[in-house]
Amino acid sequence: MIAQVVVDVQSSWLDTLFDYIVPDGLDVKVGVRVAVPFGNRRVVGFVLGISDTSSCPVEKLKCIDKVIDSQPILSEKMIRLCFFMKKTFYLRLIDVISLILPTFIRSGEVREKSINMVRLNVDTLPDLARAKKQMEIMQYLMEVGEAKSSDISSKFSASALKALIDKGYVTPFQKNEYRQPKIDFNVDKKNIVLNAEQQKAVDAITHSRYQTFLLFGVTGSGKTEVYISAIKDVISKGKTAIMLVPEISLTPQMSARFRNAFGDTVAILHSMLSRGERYDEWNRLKNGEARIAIGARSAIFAPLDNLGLIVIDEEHDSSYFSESNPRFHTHEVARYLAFLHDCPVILGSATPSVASSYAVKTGEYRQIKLNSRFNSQNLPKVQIVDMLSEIRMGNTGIFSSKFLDEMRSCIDSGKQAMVFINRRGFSSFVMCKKCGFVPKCEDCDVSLVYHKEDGMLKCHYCSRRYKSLTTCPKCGSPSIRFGAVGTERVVEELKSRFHVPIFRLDNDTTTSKDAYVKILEQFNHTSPSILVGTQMIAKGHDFADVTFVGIVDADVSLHFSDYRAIERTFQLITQVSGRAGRSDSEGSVVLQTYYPKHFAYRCATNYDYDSFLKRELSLRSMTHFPPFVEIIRVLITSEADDKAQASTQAILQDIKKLANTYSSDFVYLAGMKCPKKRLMGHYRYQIMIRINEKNKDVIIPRIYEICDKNKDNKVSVFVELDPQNLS
DNA sequence: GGTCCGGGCCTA
DNA sequence: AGGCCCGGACCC
Repeated sequence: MIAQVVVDVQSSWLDTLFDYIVPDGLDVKVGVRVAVPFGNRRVVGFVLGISDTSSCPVEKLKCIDKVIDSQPILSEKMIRLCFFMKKTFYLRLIDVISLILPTFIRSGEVREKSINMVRLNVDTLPDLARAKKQMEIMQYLMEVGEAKSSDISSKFSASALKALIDKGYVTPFQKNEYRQPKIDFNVDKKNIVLNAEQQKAVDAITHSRYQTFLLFGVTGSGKTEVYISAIKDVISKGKTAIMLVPEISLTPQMSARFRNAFGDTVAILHSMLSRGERYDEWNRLKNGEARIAIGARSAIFAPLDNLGLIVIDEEHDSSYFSESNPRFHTHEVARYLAFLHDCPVILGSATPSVASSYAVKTGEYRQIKLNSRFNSQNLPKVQIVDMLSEIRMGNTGIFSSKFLDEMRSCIDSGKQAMVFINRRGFSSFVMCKKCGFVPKCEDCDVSLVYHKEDGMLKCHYCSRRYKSLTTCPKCGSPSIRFGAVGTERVVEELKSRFHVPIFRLDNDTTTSKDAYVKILEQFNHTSPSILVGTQMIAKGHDFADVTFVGIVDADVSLHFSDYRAIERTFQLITQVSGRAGRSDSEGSVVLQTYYPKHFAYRCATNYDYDSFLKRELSLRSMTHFPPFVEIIRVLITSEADDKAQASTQAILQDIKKLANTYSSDFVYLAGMKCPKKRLMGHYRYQIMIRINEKNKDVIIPRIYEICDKNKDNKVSVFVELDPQNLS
């Protein structure tokens, strides 16, 4: 018998199945780990297939040394998913497997936390009349069956227990204890009552087989109740479910809500869990104790059999696109998994991605709309301020007078304000006023961001830090100009004007384990107060006392060199504005921009998704951008500039030939330096391709072949479908 | 990625 | 002849 094995050799470019002979007596199943000789080493491998024959010459075949798992750790469906991801996203099998299996499975670092238990070893109690304590212990064990040794010791007596064990009446044994993540949050346990709309949604979903639903409902329309009811139905049918949320939304509130609804059936997979906790939650899913997995992107790989539903909440969120290392699209993975299990997928959002809404139009997805707002609050009124006219009126500060007025009346009435600026640090760059010198990162070719708080210039790409400048290193001039404002600067300017507590929420203030939740809680308990933050403040938290939301520079995301810039801006502005709508008193939003007439702002401020979609789709269709074409980016990086260039040229030439054969399908093809020419010491080149949807299933595999053919061990080649970040 | 192998070149 | 460094091939 021959086993087909993927060897676990880190970042190896050999991405093939190796055949090994299964010696008699070894119980090798598909999906188990094995130890195999590889070259002159011994490595771990994953058995992905078993067959009778091998295409490899017999004399080369070696034997499997040892079987590591008695039961498969990769199910048949997971293995199919591995091949799907390899094929679809141009990934190596070993990278996909590393993604699916948590690190602790591969490294074997974390063990179960075992506890010492005892139980009776006899059916009838012996008469130990003179040992009263010992009798008590045995009677207790008779009642409860088994107990922790430590409990017995503290309740009765440690020495009596030891005596019983010595006499053989009581047996000690070990049991695994799961570390369940603690959730310190109380939510009222109320039964969910669905309105007609929600009930209709749940019915459609629970009666469906493989199908993707786009659940479109504004904030407060009760999407979560739909998720919970649909999951309840799935669980009652004996199946399992996965629910994905953006990492940032997985707050204690959210977890508590699901724990309340489902108790121990829920496993929560969160990046903030300790290794041990994550290991235990994973195992509870694997052995069937937990049947619902909730977590961020990677929870899609939860080890669940018999899936009945996959939910992707806030489906438009960019965190569902993995941008580095193994790049993949969570939606595609979810849909393939759902296909394998013949179950539905729910994509939920108040501002669906253009791609998903378009898929509804083409009939690929089915849309369900939730129109009514639960507690029918008024949506906050949004005022757009033209910052150019502010300058014309002599206000060169970062806040308009409207902004300050609204903030003042909010603070004076004892309420809370949120201020959104999607840029961290103090200023996006610093520049010498005299000679124009702008300090850049030595590794990354990007200007450094000034962080006043710790007096540093930081590279936001590689996190390298430089000492802040007092004089220009080029001309010695002491006068320095600041670039676009970031969170630090906004906090500083607000402090001089409003004497209330101000909290800052961005990457720099949330580095520690639970700083994020802590800051939000502090803010929640302080009125009046101000919360300044990046897009971190945009998601899902309901603060009843927030009556004012200020958007300092709405245009930040509009300037990203990405065709989704407008879409992202629309989504962000809609989300951020919504934060002012949770209070009983009327909320107000001030949006500062240099493009007051931009349709993204007009549609966002009128909560008019349909108009936005219409405008954006016609724009994309005219300019040949997704969803009307497929963008493919080949990224070529190397520490050696000449090698990177040579590979880029070789690949480009081959793709040009391909483009000749499929000339009507290629809309765009060009090779160039990346906007960030060097990152972390690697020179970067890219080939940008846009092709029609029609023949993409033929062309994309050909592009993968071309990249394979031109591989060089000093050069890394990545292919990204619909790249999110073109840096 | 690790390891082995062989070629090129230096040194005595 | 022996040693040592480097680049390339190979890994069931």
